[in-house]
Amino acid sequence: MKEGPDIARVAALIGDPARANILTALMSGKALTATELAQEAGVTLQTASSHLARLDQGGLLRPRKQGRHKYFSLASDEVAHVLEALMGLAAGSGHLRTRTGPKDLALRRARVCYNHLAGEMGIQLYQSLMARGFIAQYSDTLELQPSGAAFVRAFGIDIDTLSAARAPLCRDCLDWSARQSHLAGSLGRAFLSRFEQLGWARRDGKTRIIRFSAAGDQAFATTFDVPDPGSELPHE
Amino acid sequence: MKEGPDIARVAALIGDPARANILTALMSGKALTATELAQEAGVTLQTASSHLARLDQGGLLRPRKQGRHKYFSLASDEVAHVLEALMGLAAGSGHLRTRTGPKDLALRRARVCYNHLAGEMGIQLYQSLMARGFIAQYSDTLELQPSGAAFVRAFGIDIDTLSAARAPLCRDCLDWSARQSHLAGSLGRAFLSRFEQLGWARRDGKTRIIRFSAAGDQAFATTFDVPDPGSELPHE
DNA sequence: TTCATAGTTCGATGGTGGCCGAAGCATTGC
DNA sequence: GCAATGCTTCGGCCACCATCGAACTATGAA
Repeated sequence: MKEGPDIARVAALIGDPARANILTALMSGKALTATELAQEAGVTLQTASSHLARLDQGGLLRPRKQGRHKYFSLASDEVAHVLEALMGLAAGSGHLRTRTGPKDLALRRARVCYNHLAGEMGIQLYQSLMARGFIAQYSDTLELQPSGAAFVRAFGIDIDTLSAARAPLCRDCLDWSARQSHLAGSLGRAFLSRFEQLGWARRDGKTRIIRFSAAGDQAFATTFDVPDPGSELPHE
Repeated sequence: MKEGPDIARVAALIGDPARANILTALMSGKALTATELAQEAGVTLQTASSHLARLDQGGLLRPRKQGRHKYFSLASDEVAHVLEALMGLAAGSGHLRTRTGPKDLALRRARVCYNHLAGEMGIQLYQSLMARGFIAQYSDTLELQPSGAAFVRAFGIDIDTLSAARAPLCRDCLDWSARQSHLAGSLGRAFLSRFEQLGWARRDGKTRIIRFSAAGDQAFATTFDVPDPGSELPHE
């Protein structure tokens, strides 16, 4: 009679227009805030908050609190797979609404975010450290590996002083232009000040733009090279 | 805001418990009458009739009138695929409706999924064909290779009749219990009926369980051997 | 500190839809 | 013709839930 998992529960979650809009918007793979998702769904923030709580409880979303923002993304590839299959059934082509972030190109490239480097270059820094195994993610926290500590020391950052501080050494911070993770925490701050110290970059006085010199840009590119992730097998 | 594939409409159709029960019952591949489905869903005939009309209008069912009976079956493999995917999600979020029992074990071992073989044995069939190069995945579609066609013919399946049909020959279907692909499509159906024809297996009348005889199980194991499971990367 | 913004919670309202009893067709059998 | 069976439609009842205004909390900025 009643065999297998409760598909009605999950389907009912997706079955509301507002929630379906939210999930569809998240199919882009980018993390979006509650306010943005409310706009996407065409409902007020209160209503969206309720929907987001339900979707979260249903295991379809993965929320990340960041300051006073709360970013949501799909919980897994499996969720995206179900949504795509449903779109196929609905016999239409998924039309994705893309929302552009900051207009300023320089802001997208490199800017300061709570005293650490954000933007494309921040993401590159993060991904470079991650791809080389210098930092690793355990469940919910980011940890600096021994090899990473050596690298950081060699780069001229006094890691021991940082470790003594109360604030977490590593944190990942969601970028608001590209919506990908970059390095935050005291280590992130240390990297930025080291860049300034080395003369690679300087902060713009009035805006949040970080301007790299030509030499600094070059040095950054070689130091934080991101190895080609071509060997990774695309799942599905 | 209402543009694009209306996944909410489809999901809402599946999202009702009674309708979900109806669809789940039809996953067996057998066509069932309105009265039988009403029993299956645990509602009165009037209510079921309303549900069936909505499911039909939503394109999820294919009704066939026969005398004073009305038989329903799933509209397509795609519907079955969506349902299986939803089961995977629901099972993953740890919301199983049934406690694991002996019947559940048999279901995980071998069951029917819209007329093709699912469960561990279905996965084995799929992986065996895949590992030996009989079928291959191109971008989004599954294709039967020439060597595979020869194998299928030797196994006693009339491949040419199948190819003539408009429905896709091969399709992969995500298993909700093991979360791996198994073979669907008309070829998947042909394999299952061939198994029955050979006396290897027979379907349970009331459930979705497929019962293999001892000899059939043996023959299946040797015919669809999966070469060298050792070198495969431990996936998660 | 005070103000502004992001998000949550609460309460009230209204609409949608699931449900079933009863009546209405339709097909088969006598 | 009449009766029986399978299914559909109609009408009303009722529960659920999506929605939003307003109040509240939390974090960041001046």
